[in-house]
Amino acid sequence: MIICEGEPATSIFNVTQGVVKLVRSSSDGRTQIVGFRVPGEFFATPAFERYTVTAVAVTDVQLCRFSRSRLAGLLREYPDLLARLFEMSSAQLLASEDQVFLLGRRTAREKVVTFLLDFSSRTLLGRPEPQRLVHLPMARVDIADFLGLTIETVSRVLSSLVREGLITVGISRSVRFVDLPALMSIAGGPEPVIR
Amino acid sequence: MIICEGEPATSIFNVTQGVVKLVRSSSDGRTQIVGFRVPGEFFATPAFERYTVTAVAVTDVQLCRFSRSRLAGLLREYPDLLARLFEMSSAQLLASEDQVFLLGRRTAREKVVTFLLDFSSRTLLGRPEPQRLVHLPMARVDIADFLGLTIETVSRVLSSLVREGLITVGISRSVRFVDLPALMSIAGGPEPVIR
DNA sequence: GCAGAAGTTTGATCTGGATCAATGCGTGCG
DNA sequence: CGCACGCATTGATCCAGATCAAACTTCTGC
Repeated sequence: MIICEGEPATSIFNVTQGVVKLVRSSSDGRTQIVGFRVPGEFFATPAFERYTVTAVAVTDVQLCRFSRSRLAGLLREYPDLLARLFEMSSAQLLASEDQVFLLGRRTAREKVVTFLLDFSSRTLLGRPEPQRLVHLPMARVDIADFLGLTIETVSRVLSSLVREGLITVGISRSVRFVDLPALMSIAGGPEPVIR
Repeated sequence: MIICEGEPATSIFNVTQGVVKLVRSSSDGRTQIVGFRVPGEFFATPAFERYTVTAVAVTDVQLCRFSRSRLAGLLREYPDLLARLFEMSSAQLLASEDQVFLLGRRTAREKVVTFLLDFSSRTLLGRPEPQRLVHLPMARVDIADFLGLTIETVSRVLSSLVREGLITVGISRSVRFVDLPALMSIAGGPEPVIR
């Protein structure tokens, strides 16, 4: 655990290696992952006095930590930095709104496929063309907690995708996209009805 | 309709009167409301080239519109304005993450009660103490689209809350909170189990 | 290499909320 | 006034995904 929801916010973090999950949980134990952060992304926005999420390392991670006082100094020194922060935070808002749509209006199958494609494109920034092999560093329970599903449902969806020949799953949580167009069509939602 | 998702983003808006809903929809007609904006709140973040949501007036509205070029000028003139924008956008990210938790991990009843309490406290900024009467300007279908439910489920939950004496619903979409502690306990989630 | 634990898959059954189908009920309009 | 149209409620039934319950597989430490 890197930071904990509700604690006084003293730092902001940039991920340089590994993957971090951002978690909300309620007192009765239900947990929801509100986002993953991969290298190049930051978390723990400096806009609030206290952390609004709990951050937990999914893999071994390397983080770049700025104390808020140091950040304040940097912001005075480099005014453009704030614009950059604003931009990144807006991108996070956009991603969060995508997740709202995903959670509110899509089926389990659509959720899982969308997650696979999104995560693969996010972690392979160096390589431009759609990658066919993605490594999922997180456990099924994390995927389930991100998608608002149970681990059983995630597992069943993945099995059915394998059965239908759309993906193959290898050892150590790797997934290969076999029929990328079909997957993208699932992620994009059912074909629009003519109207 | 005020702005439309995908169109070139030329302005940002501040609500001064009325309520605006921010909508995402897919080609097959499923729609999800990602937020409501009440007086004092802004929408259409200037961080992207194109609008990322569709904004629709829920009631008659009065808006303050800034063209992006004018905003750029203002930002040069008043550097603190960017900090203010960043702060508001961070607050919207926080709200969006709350909605993610709500959609992913809460029951229909919890969703509806949370919505009622949240909306009432947002629209009554002038009055500090918890208000007992809230006016919901939006139709059932908007509440359903915000909470990831159907109108029937929203209606049934409201009816059951009335039957149990927790609220009363008046004419023209007004709701009175009869048993506020009970409602807050539902919104806060089931009592934590001892562990 | 083996034992145990942790994580994953698969199966059977249940259920919360969706869907389908009327029925009510204000509100504006001819 | 009445009637029609858009919303809202209520009822009956269905089903996607949850829950409960085993296996099974993969890692880990010794």
